[in-house]
Amino acid sequence: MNPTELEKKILDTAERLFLEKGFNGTSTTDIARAVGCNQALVHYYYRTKEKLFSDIYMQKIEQFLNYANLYKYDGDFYGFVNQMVCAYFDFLNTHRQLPFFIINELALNKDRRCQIKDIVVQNQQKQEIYYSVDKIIQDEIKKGTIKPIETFDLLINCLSLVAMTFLTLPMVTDFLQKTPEQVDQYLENRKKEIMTSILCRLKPEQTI
Amino acid sequence: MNPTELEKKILDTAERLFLEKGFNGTSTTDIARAVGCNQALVHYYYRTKEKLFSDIYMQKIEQFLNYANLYKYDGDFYGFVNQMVCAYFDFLNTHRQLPFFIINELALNKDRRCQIKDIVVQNQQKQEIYYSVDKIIQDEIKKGTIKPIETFDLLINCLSLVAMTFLTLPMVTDFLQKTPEQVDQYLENRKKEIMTSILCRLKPEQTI
DNA sequence: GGCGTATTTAATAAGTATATTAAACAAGAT
DNA sequence: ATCTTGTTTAATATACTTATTAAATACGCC
Repeated sequence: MNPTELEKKILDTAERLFLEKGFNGTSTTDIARAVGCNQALVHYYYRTKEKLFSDIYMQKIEQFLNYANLYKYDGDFYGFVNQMVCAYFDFLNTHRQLPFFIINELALNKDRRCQIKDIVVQNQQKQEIYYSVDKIIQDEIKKGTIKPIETFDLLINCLSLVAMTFLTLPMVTDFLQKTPEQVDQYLENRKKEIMTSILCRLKPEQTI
Repeated sequence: MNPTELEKKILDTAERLFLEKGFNGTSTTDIARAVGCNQALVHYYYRTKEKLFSDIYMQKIEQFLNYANLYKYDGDFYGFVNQMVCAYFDFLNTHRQLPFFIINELALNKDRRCQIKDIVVQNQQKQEIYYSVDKIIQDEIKKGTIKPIETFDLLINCLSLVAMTFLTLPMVTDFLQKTPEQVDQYLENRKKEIMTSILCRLKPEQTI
């Protein structure tokens, strides 16, 4: 095997196993076995399991956050929301284990919460995005094009509906014994329903 | 200590630790230490860690499912939905770790999914509840009192919004450094917002 | 070919986890 | 007082975990 090729393979395999089984559920021996190399090699390249996991976790958090990029706002608020939510849904659809992976570790590990806090809260760029979205929303509310809502609530609503779709997907798949095609169909339906729900929440009532 | 009192104390302590740290994150030694007894005693009463966990997990699943009891339907559909969702929210508010506990284990452990499947899917009583709710909803849709929606989608929407509130609560608390009072306030707000969202999804548009 | 460096492995230390066993202990019955 | 039964502990077997170390291997370079 090409030198340093194993280093990459260890990282990829670790990522796959950690996503599947979490930190506690995956041993460096498991990783080595899956790679087909000696267990010491995992430590040679990454020194500790914690460091290996941490590298992967941070990268996944970044990936998760960075996807929340601001799309161009051309004045069509409903198109804007639709675009953002669909993009996020499609992104998570290609990374189905991501919501669980992130929540799992944050819920189980208080240290990790502290570690992540600064990245999330004190991220200048994210704050700016939040404030621009906030401004857009509050403007639309003033204009009367959408019903009053807190920006934070809207974001949490969207996150809840989208993320929970993928958090519960293993149950939906296994319990209802869906084929891969049926799963895709189910996800398409959910995406539509989520958009409907969010838009209903925003659309002002027609005055008679 | 009163004989057999320890048996109960082990169960309670195990429940607390499993809820906090999950199956993998809790050892029988941890449990014994927290109880203040010998580690062998845990095995004396429950034989294996798996059996101990399984007993607790099943009981929690039951608790989670059983709370979905049918409230009397007196024809006021919005009151009906409001009552159901609020009851569930309040229930989870007194069992904040429950959603994570359940999802965590179902996501990590395929065996557990199989184990649970029959309880959830082939539960006669739950099926009857599902069908009565389905009937009520489809009737209301025909009457035009609510917008068309799949029963399954409505349930998943409610579950997503309510459960995700508690799945993300540790992050909200830690990241935004909320005091217990502020957390309660936040939860009250979320409950209102969730009700608003769901009712908006259901209310038919006013025709001009 | 031989040297130096990076990669990989075997061996192992040190610790922890689950589970069992046998012995100690407690308390009521005879 | 001893026997019985249930409870609790100490000791331990077995296996597995993380991490380190020293030796083996591979590879480029002189």
